[in-house]
Amino acid sequence: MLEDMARPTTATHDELLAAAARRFALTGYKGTSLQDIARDVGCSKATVLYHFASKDALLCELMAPAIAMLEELDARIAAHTGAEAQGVAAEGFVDLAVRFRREIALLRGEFSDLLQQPTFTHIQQISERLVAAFAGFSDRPEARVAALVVLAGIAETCGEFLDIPDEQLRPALLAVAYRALEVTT
Amino acid sequence: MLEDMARPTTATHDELLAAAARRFALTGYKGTSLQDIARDVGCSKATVLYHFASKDALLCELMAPAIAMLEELDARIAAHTGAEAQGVAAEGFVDLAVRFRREIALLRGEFSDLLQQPTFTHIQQISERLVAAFAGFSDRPEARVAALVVLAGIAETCGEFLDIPDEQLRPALLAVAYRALEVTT
DNA sequence: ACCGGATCTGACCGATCGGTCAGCACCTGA
DNA sequence: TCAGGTGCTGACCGATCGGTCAGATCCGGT
Repeated sequence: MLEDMARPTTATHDELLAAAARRFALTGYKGTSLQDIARDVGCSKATVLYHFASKDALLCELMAPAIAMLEELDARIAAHTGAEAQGVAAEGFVDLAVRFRREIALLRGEFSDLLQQPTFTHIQQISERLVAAFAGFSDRPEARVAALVVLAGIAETCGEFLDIPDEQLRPALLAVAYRALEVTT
Repeated sequence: MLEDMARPTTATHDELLAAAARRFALTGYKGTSLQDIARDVGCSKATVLYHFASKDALLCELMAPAIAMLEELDARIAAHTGAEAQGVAAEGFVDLAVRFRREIALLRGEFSDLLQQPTFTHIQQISERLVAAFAGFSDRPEARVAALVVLAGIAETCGEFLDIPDEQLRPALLAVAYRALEVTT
């Protein structure tokens, strides 16, 4: 409780965060310059680096809520086994994908690159456990392929439907996930 | 027949093409410099630009075969209707994804950016028709969501299984595609 | 012996990248 | 009135980007 509430976080800070989220989602992390973000907000590039220690730090602060939810999902999956864990993973990931559409969209393709960063290394392990849960903890290549298709497909898709309301996107994603993951023996 | 056969295309040219494919797939288009490609082959950056007019031209030559197959698939889909077209699209796209795993993987996230390029604009229309065929030409958002999840999921996944042989990956992808696209009414 | 084309290179270009820094304007409490 | 912190900026830095260019090297034909 010593950091989220009661922090002033000037308006500019939040504006920069929002502008960065928009830009990163549109043109990717590497494809967005600090100049772009500054121009959107109407301040100088130096101001961006006054509010955030570095471009990486800006990304980290942007992803923090999504990562927190991902870690919580990971813990919840670990508390279940078998098909139960599969259901928890599917529902939880769809929730996460819908809620953090923009944040996930900005990982487009740069996912593996950005994970190299020491701050994000443990995310890789979490996503591996997610794939395993989606695959129903099966080693069969068909199950792992299906798991990755659904996982990547949902992550990639939710960013494309920024206009559809959550309560409509969520059941549509869940339906296709359950259909695709239905394991054939 | 005046271009593909009987062209010497020096060994360096092909090496550069192969190295670029590898690099682009690993670190993306924007994330790969001409220096990187030159270093892999063991020549100078100037040599890369001797064999290819520009970095864009290198990408175009790299994608040409995949684009040709995509255009042929588009024509084949147009020759069918309804569920028949859906099957043709699924089988055709899986074939394309498996065959051109590396080329598709390099589009990771930069897909929308690279499509801005005038050379690739018509690809956008083709992919829209592909989504429509996958959705069984339905306007229902559930169908369109499912279509995009499968399309994006396959495209994203095939690049992750560079080690699995085609004859094993193909049926696995097809199975999950048919399962996911099974339209409920 | 000479030439012309193909292949390749180092040096260089302007632009842009992420990041630093000294200092300016403003507000507030003493 | 003034000291000090906050928010912000223009000027600048080294590195790297894609791309250009003059020239070195090699090689087959005449």
